[in-house]
Amino acid sequence: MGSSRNSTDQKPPTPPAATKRADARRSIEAIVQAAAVCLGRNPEASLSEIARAAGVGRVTLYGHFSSRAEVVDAAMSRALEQGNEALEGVDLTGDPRRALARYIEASWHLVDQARALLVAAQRELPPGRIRELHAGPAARVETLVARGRAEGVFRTDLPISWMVNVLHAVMHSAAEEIRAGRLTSEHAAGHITATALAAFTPPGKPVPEAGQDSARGADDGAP
Amino acid sequence: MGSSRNSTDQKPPTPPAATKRADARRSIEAIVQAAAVCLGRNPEASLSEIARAAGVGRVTLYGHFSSRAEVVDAAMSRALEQGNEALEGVDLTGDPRRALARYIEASWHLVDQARALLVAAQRELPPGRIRELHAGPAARVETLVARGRAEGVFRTDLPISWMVNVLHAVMHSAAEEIRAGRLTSEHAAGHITATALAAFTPPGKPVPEAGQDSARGADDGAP
DNA sequence: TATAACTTGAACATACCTGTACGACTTGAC
DNA sequence: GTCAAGTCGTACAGGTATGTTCAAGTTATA
Repeated sequence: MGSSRNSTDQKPPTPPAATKRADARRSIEAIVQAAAVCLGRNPEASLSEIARAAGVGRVTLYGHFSSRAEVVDAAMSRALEQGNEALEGVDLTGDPRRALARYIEASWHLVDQARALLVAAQRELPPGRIRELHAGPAARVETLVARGRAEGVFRTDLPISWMVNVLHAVMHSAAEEIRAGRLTSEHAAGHITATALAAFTPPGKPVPEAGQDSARGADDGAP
Repeated sequence: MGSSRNSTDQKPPTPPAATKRADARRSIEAIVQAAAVCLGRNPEASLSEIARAAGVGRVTLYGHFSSRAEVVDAAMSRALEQGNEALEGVDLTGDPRRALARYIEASWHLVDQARALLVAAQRELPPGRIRELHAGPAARVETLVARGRAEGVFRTDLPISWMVNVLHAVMHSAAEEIRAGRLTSEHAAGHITATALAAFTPPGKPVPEAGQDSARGADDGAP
């Protein structure tokens, strides 16, 4: 708990015990982490399974979370939060195509895990809550796509929401291919980038060649 | 039953009663159809739910299908069969880009429903059975993509399996957008086609303009 | 160290889904 | 019209998941 609504820290639904014991905090952490892993693998993992994976008793879990929905919410919030944190370090300025490549490189496997969790969330959480959690990460990509359109390097004949969705779909597709053994992790980012850049290219303009990434870049290595 | 292995019609797993009564056949038909709808909406729909949607009693369902897996198999087989049937009428000759557009136009919503069913099937059916059912439809697209590559209009720097998967992912994405209310059915095929054609364009070559479909085609309308 | 917070396994109540069995009723086919 | 085939509702058994309660044991913190 307290992972999402920690703005005022004034109305905890649990008894007035403001600060939990170190022991309890450790258990909660283990539970949330185990939930992310288990639900990522199987959206309908039971609470017993999650508790066992966390190394705590089932009763302990119920001592901290009053329902399954609360566990799912905590796991989802945490995953999104961590993902957002990691993504904030990515430089999205400069050529939108390069920026998109960097974004994909940094996020494709995060997006996959978040998506697996999302399947569980969609069955347990109210739709409003899901949109609320998803709003942050989505906004950054939307902004990037919009900038690419304004600069004329991304197509404008399709809605932004569609393009963002295509990007996510392609990322998800890569994760599926990996699970099926038809793709290796090293090639994933390259394939996703090549596909997305082509899909985003305005009609009539040439598809960009597979860039050598930042092999001889100016802002990456030492002088 | 008998919806999939109707080649020799010689070894029905059910008792020697070769022909069922009209009444029974009607029930079976209703159940399979209801199963396709319910499982398409929710992969873990219960048999009670399916029976209710079919307008029959739960016991009747068990009279025709001995297990849940059998119901899923029948629904999946039927959907694939119908889809394959519809797809066989599509002309995949000529310019691969035009052929792909025709294929998308005819199949995008079928692919979505089949995919929703597939989620249910993956939890209930042995993997071999799934590949067996999926082999037919997948082959046609693969062939088309391969031909496009050989003719130089589709890219060859990505694996065929990847490209086919991207196409399916984009189709699925469209279905999701429609469910979310961000896209209307009329625009779906156009968006999918525009996205896929761009994604398949070889690097360095220009992305095809959004063709006016077969507005002034040579092989479609009357002279 | 003393106390309250925390953890634990076992047990309980509830609910749902699966699959099966029974007796009574309706309907199709001959 | 007859009779088997099909259907129906109810009820049972076995399984699993969700929450809750309880009486004990353990551990952090003051």
